[in-house]
Amino acid sequence: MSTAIVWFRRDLRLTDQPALSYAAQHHQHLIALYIHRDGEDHPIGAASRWWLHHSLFALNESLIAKQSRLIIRQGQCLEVLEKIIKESKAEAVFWNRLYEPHLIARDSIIKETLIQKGLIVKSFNASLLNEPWAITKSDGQPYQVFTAYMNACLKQSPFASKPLSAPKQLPSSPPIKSDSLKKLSLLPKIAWDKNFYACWQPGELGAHRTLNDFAKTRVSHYATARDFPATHGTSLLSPHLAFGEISAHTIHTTLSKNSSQNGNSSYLRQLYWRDFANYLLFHFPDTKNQPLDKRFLHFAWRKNTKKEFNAWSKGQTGIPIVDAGMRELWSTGWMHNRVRMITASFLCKNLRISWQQGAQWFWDTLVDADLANNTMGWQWVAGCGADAAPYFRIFNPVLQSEKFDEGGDYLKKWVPEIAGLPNKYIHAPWQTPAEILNESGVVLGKTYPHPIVDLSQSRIDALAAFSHIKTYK
DNA sequence: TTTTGAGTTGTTCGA
DNA sequence: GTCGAACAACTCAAA
Repeated sequence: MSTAIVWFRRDLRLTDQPALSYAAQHHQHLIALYIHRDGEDHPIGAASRWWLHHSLFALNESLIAKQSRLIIRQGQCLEVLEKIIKESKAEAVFWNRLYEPHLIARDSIIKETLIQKGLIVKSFNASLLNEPWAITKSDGQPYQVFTAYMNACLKQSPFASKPLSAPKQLPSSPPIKSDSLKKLSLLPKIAWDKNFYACWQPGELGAHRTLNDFAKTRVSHYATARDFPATHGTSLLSPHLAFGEISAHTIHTTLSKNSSQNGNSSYLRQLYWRDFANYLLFHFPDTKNQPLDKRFLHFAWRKNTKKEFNAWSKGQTGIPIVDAGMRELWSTGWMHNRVRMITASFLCKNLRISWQQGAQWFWDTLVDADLANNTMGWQWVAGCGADAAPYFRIFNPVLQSEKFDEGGDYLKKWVPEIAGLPNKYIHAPWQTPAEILNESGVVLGKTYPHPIVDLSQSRIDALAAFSHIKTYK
């Protein structure tokens, strides 16, 4: 009676889970394993730990419903696998692939070691529409421009088959020990997560509910509604995707069924952006820490910026749209995409604080933190990324706020201390006439901060700093 | 092989 | 208020 281990990582689901389906088809016993490893390269952030706790709980419930269960262990991955193989006499290990360079390196060693010991080891693609090595230019080099990359993807026939259904039954689980979920200490000691519960339903069920709701009610308006942070216009699928509670393939298939809806192509384009982020990190592994455009190694990021960074991260910059976004992030573990660009641009360009510091903060506070997406997004904003954003493209937060939150609804929700200001002034309180400030109960410097930086002067300074690095090769 | 032009989630300025 | 131009740089596909 053969036993297989399915090593769950960022694929915490039963539907369209190729490693699990393969094991269920070919083996009589199944060990559904999750290995928690603190102190690993790029450990997940605090908000992601919250999500992980609940997602693992949900996964275990789903497994129990199919007469299986989740085995949780802690430690170095290869050691844990070898220990469990010994305990259970397992003959095979299956998993779905991850694409971060350091994880590819780790998994390759594990695969090689286990095969040498006579194990059957198989890995699968469960995450991307196209794996990074499948798409290259005619000269064999990787793409560095998104549109060209996506066009190349669209020329390939994307999927040979439909997404896999969840196995109807799962093979029984051998009697081996599991650590308790609680023992992983993933939940915060102080209750900064109290708002998270109302916002999110981690787990596969929540992922499918979110997708169905999006497909039914929101995707048709997605192309335009997605830009307005006060409206519920985005998919909200990002954390579910980050933990693999639903596959991109499933989302793609569900949305493509109603191809008449004009928001589809716009959303599917975002799925390709996600693929592209993984693609870039795979082909340019040092971009995790270093700018893709090496001229930016010489960029004059400002020094001694601790105070300003703190103001940014806590939503106390005095620029309402920036503060609203940073507070939404802190409160819910998520920030609207449009506002991510605005807050990031403000940090990199107006404050001239390095994108790496911003990326680190997002990494720690986002429930959807994903190394590839986070890296690409921040490099894009900083202007050093693959998409070669012109360096003079500097977001004006006031203009963006007026354009995308015209009624100030998003600002009033997250920055209530200025909610009394008329719409005309709410985007830039410092430009408000004194008597109107008075009437609105706003005292700059007391009830709401003065702007920590002059927007137009800092724009000029940023342009000068960018202009300086042009000469480097 | 070389050249041309599209693309690129923006802002400012001046007519 | 609205509109086009200017602000540069680089990748990549098509001619």
